[in-house]
Amino acid sequence: MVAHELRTGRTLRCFSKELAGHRVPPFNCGGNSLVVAYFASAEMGCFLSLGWPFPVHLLDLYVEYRRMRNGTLGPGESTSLVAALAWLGLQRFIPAQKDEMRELSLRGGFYTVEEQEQLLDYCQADVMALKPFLKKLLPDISGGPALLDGNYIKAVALMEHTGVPLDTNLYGLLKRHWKTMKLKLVKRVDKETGFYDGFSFRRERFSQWLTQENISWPLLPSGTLQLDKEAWKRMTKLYPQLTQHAQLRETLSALKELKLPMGSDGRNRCLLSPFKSKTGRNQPSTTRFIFGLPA
DNA sequence: GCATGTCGCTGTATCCTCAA
DNA sequence: TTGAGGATACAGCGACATGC
Repeated sequence: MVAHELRTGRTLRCFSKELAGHRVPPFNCGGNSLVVAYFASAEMGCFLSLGWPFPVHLLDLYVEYRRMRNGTLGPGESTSLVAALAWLGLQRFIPAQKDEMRELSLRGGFYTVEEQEQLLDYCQADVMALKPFLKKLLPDISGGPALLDGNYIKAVALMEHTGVPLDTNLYGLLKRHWKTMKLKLVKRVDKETGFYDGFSFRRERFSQWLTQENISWPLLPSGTLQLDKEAWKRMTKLYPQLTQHAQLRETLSALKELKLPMGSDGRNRCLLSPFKSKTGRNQPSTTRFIFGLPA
């Protein structure tokens, strides 16, 4: 962790072992100070892991930048610190070795003294970049709402830290038998038609069956069968005997692979991505968050 | 009227099927 | 085995429904 105190100019650098020795943050987080960070839910998650109390006042520059760019973000445009610095014309503060250092931090495990220093330098570059960032954004930041946003980020960090408890036995059972269940379903529906080879829908077999049944199926401009949801919806109205097959396709599509991240305590945790949507909502991944899965 | 949840549409990335 | 074409997965978002 690296922290920089604007008032005194003091910079604090601590690696994980040293941090574990502190019962409270080694810098002022009381009512007469303001803690500034970018995507602060990560920092607040660190506070929670260390058993530290949250700072009284928190300003998340990510939230303020996100607010500033709302409606002007291009398709696929990132809101990372690097992208934000670039957009604000602060390119000279972007750390040069970012990707390499990110890989090193994600590697985990044992770090040599030299690697520890490199990682702290990397963190420090990010922290120091927040100084001009804050200066640039300050005229557009309204104190009251920004501090409320900071409070919300603390709540998000708490939710991310707590996670959602899962029935681990049931989840394990489902995960183990997921493919078998799907295969049984295919076999039951496809018993008499034989369109499937395992999970694969064979268009040729389906085409032969259509000829046999004298059914005229919609074609794409290329001449191949149109097999999207819309075509199936239309055709099952005309040929109700295909309803079960249409439902099977939908069910197989909904029963995608289970890949919920789960901690050793049986809890599902993932980034809740606060303020990611245009309307300010959270937008967690639909595949990694339990409540994002299909009902 | 507001907050929240659900559904469906759109664009992009990725996967799957099939023919060469 | 590989590349092309098509389908599906996923994210993002707004419209609409529902409950308070």
